[in-house]
Amino acid sequence: MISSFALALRQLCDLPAEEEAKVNAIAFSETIKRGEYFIREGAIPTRFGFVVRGLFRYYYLDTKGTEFTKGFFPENNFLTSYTAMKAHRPSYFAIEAMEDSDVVAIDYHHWHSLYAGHPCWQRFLLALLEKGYAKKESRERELLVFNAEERYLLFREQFPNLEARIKQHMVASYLGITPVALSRIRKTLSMTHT
Amino acid sequence: MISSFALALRQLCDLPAEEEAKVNAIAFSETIKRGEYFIREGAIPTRFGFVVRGLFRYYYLDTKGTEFTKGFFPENNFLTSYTAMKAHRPSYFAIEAMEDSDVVAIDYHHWHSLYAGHPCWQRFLLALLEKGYAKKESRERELLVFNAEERYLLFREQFPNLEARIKQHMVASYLGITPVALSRIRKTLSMTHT
DNA sequence: ATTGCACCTTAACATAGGTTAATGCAATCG
DNA sequence: CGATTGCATTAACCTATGTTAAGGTGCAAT
Repeated sequence: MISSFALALRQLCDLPAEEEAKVNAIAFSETIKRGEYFIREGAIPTRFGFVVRGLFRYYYLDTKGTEFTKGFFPENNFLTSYTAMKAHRPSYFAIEAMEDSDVVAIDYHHWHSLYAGHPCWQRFLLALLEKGYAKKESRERELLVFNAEERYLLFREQFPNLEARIKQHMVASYLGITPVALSRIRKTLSMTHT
Repeated sequence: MISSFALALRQLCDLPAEEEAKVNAIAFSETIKRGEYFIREGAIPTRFGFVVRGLFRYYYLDTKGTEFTKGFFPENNFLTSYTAMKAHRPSYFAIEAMEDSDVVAIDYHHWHSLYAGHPCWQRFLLALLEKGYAKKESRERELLVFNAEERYLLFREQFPNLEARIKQHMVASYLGITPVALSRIRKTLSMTHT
């Protein structure tokens, strides 16, 4: 169970075997049931995680209580409310399990001493942030440039096979539309295409 | 002219005086006239910059040639198509001067040896990326959660006094609407509010 | 099999924002 | 000084998406 985590670490940047051993020593496994949270809205994050099995989403609520889904995180993704964790502030979004999931987690304090102990972890963090930044940049573009139907098609490209695992209203809230609108879009696509 | 740049560096992270001297030695000034580019769409970036005077925007075009403005960058902001520069790839967006502007620029190769020469530059880059990431995150939220009128009000909050310096169609393309729609929004605001 | 529930679809209507084109208005130029 | 140019506004109409509410549909519990 730790191994897919170790692989992901290596893919992001080279780590000395020694440091890899250290991170494995401080990492711990968690099981999170469908509907439960890795981080709740308003909580100060104490750890970050890595999805070994299952599926998560990040979401927040507006003032009227409407849900908005920032993103989906299936297997082999890191989970973190990074800005909040770094600043010791409450997370303004929640990280919710959409399926029964297994996570490898690392406590922030432990991470901190790891980070202070060897420069490779700074490189690691940089690589993670660069990836996250690129992801945000492309999502920003999607929301700015494309209409709902185009965003839906992009969603299906970017998360192949994921649609079957996600409730329709969560896909809709990721696209920034209502479930009704998504249903309509699906219909027009099935009529023109198939 | 270099000094506001040095200040901005220090605000991001602590730098040894030695390293600060080095960066000042490799930095060079550029003047960019209104309507000209710091980076063109499709060009491989060779440098990054810092706005000492003036105003820039990042924008891209969709397939129909419609402009979309990613963001505005007045004085005291860094300018870079970071992902493209790092990967030696063409930038998919352009950085255009909206006023006659002064920029302090640093060549990527010089930056690279600076970066390799002292760990403080990694911290610096990390701080810059973290800031950029937080900015992208909040823009993503704006586009997902708010309607055009709300986004317009947010724009005015986030860039106080900037509206007077920006053509209406550029504000509109930042908000993801047409100039006509922005004109309508302004009208309804002036009727209800004043 | 029957019921209940959660979810999706559909329909009817309302609204925000897009499109096109005409008008206004101020800065510049001859 | 009038003409030209470049924007911003306005109006009329159109389309995409929101809202509300009424069916479907399939699965789970009994």
